[in-house]
Amino acid sequence: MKRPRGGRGGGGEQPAVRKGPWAPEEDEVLMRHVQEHGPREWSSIRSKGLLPRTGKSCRLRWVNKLRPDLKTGCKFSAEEERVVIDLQAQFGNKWAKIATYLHGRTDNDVKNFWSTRQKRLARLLRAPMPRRRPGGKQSSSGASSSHAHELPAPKNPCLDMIPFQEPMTTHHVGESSGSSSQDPNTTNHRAVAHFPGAYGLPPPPPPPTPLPIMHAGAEQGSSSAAPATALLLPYGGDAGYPVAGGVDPLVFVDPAASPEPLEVVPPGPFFRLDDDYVHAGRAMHRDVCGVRFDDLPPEAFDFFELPNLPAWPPPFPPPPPPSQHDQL
DNA sequence: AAAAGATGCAACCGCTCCCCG
DNA sequence: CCGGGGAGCGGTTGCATCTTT
Repeated sequence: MKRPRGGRGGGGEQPAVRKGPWAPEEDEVLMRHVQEHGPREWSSIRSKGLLPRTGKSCRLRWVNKLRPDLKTGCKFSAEEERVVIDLQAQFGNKWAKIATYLHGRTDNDVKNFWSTRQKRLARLLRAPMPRRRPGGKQSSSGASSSHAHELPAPKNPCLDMIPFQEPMTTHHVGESSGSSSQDPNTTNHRAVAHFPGAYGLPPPPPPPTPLPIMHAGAEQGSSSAAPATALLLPYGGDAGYPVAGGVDPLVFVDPAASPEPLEVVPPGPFFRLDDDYVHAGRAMHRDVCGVRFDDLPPEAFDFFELPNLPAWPPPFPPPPPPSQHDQL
């Protein structure tokens, strides 16, 4: 796989401590230690001379790579993405806390996912018209601010009608999609208003005070971002639509043309990664108008992010207790 | 086919928290 | 109550791989 890195590993002033990529033999030693002592006493690994690694490094390796219940090599599913987005809005950058809600994901995974998403967002906010080349992945040049205005006319009306047409608003299913003055209470709590269903919980009480409407750009502090429109309708929950497996598919509506849903993407299994679904979904949305969560312009998600709500306790239940694996 | 740019991810660092003596 | 050590967390870095031109 990856070669050992020269720049950072190899140690320096403390040659006794090894840094950088882990060798399979080191993993074996670490695994053995965990089997015997459990996932603790990390510092004793070095003090006993088992490995020339710091306790922190050992713990990190175990948590991020060696834990038996990890989903390794799998991208975040659409539902996992939503969980992260919802919980980030609620908890902030408490990655470890968020990760406890996602089985098989580590705080590092969540952190990396979010960081990637933020970078994408930052790029897209500088580039007013995200474009997707037919048959290709999201064009990296499409995100280039220096070329954004030179891009050709949209070829896919479904995708290109979504952003940057009107001032940003969000709508719920069950709300009037033609109304431009929506209730911020419900608008800003789309995520939590729907998500708890995945846990079988009643929706949280409404927040005590009206909340401001979220605008793209606020997150990045970018005042130069072009006005954007993306009406994301959670397709389920409030309106009584079926929400299979705790997932409400996304529906995109052209606010100017029709309140009718343009496309409904079937949800994936909750917390179950299915590469076939992922790839099929990707292939689909390039040829048709289907849109998968992963491929949405990130600013679309940001409409749903919550402002600080000090007086409103988190509606999420505490995560399930650590599994046997975690205790070992 | 090659170069350039974008993306994903593993791992380190510094700080904070918590427990124990 | 206080200090020290270990553990945990969030931020950041840098390389490998992938995608686009």
